[in-house]
Amino acid sequence: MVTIYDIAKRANVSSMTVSRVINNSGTVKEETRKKVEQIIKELNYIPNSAARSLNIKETKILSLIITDITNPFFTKVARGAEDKAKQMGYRLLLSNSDESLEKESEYINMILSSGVDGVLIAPSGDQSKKNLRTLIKHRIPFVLIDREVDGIQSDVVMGDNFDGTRKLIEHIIQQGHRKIALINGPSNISTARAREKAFIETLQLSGIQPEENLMYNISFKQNNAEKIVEKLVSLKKAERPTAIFAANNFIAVDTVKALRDLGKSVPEDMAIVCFDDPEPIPGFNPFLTVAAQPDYNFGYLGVQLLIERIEKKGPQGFQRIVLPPEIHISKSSIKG
Amino acid sequence: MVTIYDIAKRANVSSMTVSRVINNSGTVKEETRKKVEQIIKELNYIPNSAARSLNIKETKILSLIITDITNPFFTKVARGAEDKAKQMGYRLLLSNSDESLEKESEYINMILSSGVDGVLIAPSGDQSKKNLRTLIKHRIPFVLIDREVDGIQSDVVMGDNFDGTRKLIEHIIQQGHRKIALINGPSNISTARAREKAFIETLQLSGIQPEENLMYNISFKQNNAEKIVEKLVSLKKAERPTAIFAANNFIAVDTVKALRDLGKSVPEDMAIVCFDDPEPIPGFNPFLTVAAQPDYNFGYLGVQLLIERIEKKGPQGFQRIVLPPEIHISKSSIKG
DNA sequence: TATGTTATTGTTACCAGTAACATTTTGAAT
DNA sequence: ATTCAAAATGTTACTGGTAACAATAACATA
Repeated sequence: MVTIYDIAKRANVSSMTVSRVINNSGTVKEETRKKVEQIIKELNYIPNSAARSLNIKETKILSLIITDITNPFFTKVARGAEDKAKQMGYRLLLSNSDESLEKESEYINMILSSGVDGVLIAPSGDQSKKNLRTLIKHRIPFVLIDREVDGIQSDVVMGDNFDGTRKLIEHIIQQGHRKIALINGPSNISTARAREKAFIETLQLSGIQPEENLMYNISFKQNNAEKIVEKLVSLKKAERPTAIFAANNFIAVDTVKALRDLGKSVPEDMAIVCFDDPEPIPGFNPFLTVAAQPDYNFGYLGVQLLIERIEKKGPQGFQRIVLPPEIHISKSSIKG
Repeated sequence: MVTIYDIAKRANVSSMTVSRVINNSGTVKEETRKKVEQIIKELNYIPNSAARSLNIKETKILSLIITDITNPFFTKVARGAEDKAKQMGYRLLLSNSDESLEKESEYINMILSSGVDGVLIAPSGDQSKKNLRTLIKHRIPFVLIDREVDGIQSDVVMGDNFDGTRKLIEHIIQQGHRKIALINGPSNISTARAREKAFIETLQLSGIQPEENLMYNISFKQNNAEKIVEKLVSLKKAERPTAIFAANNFIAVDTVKALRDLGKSVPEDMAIVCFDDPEPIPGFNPFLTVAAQPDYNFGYLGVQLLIERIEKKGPQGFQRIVLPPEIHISKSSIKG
């Protein structure tokens, strides 16, 4: 391996001069700089980042912890994060927590020992407080995306869950629905709580009494909303919902699949609206009425805040960026 | 920052003993091990990976270079890669080349200086040879996924492009189509070449003469197949194709969008089949007839080969894993 | 008790850079 | 020619670990 010393020897200078050339620091005579650069090229010298990191205590690596890179929502978050990171000269380590605190904890441990400069994380839930505390203890800057955590002060980039939900529910009500079910994520996740709150309040504002037996919590993951859908469908006509608000894209997809398996069609037998678009490519074969979030910007702005914090630029206090969703109305909620 | 020396001092041992405890190497008396472990916990000691890497010359970090994490195909490749990497104690750095040689080169440079142990790459095309040569020169192991590169010897995990194409085209012919167009990716990408070859040969086997003016090359990226679709649609009835084979998911989506914009419906006016599913969630709202590849396994097996090579386990020679696609027949190619 | 072997622990040098300070060179001003 | 500040370069010590070898301890055997 070619080192700074090999370069130094050939150029008849000290290693420090080479270091100065590489880092564009200190003062170096134009002539020596040329010579050193020339030799660096000749020998195909590549600086050793481990040695550099050991000295200056920075790796230019960020960690991105999301629940699943397979979810189109997080896919775009990741893309936004990566684009910004690259632009700023950072690299991104990818982690999938699968909504699991245990996996998240494992990644946090890996993060501690791999010495990243900062962490962009969509926490698995309020229990993540423990993991975030660990980051704080080890002085690793982090930015939350999509989800807040009770009792944790930090920068956040998130969506306006209340607004998106309100608009979706208003739309559904406008379509004539009165019995509306909610299949929500776990209530230890801030987005689920906000969506539930908005769901209830919007119904009430329209004079509809929210009903306990039409509100359920399951995982945000791709899994089975089946049982709940079955339960809803098997209710007596008078109690049966005519519309379902699925709290995220995966739940919505599961719900639609389950309804079809039960021989029900969407939106004729049941209207569906949801948060987050399950489609990776907007405008192709649209089906679901969704509150589409500016996912790319979650990642992009998240990394921006993170780097500002790492490099101690930007404001001292924590920033909280709330981005509004866009409502895309489509077949799943419009009859005919 | 707590170091190995802080631990050593408190435990009244040398730093080497601490190092042995941490790495489970050499011999350490049970009693001392206990004591050291205890103190490590007390002081929240985290090994410094930069220092370690500097010594042993490994980072346990792999680089994944794909063209776009937003493409559901690569999304699943990434997920498979990450899962296997985690399982083997490695981390994954994410890079999006956007099918661009320049971006790819930038990433290759970042890779060289960030000292990853290996690279899993879907090359942007045959010109990537230059970048791969750079990796070889610097002795960085790599594995190709999805695409081969002329003149580069390496491990590869790829799909059976010939077989998938043949089945798609046979299906289309069986549906009664005789005039079939191909909107392909760039011919400097191995998958595009293989798909074209299979396209032509399958037609010929069915006694259909492939026509130059029904075969086009564009980018595999999300962009505009519009112009080509317009051209195809505006052909005289006798020369107009009744079906289009789109060489990947993004091209297919663009094609469908363009057709709809032109007031044509799929499959009534034009049947469509393509390689790679554009849907992130199989079975939801299926529309396109596709040759779906085992994308997750591209990543999973790719990382496996890569780690085998890095750790010098497994066979000496290069491995070439070819995975068969699955044909999913759906609305876009079936009338009625 | 002496001796050889194995288990356990320590010492030293080094990995490839950089910070901080020291020294030398340079060129203009006196 | 002398002086001095600024520019250019060098020296040394250190970053936090690990490899290789050295030294000591422990124990059974002769």
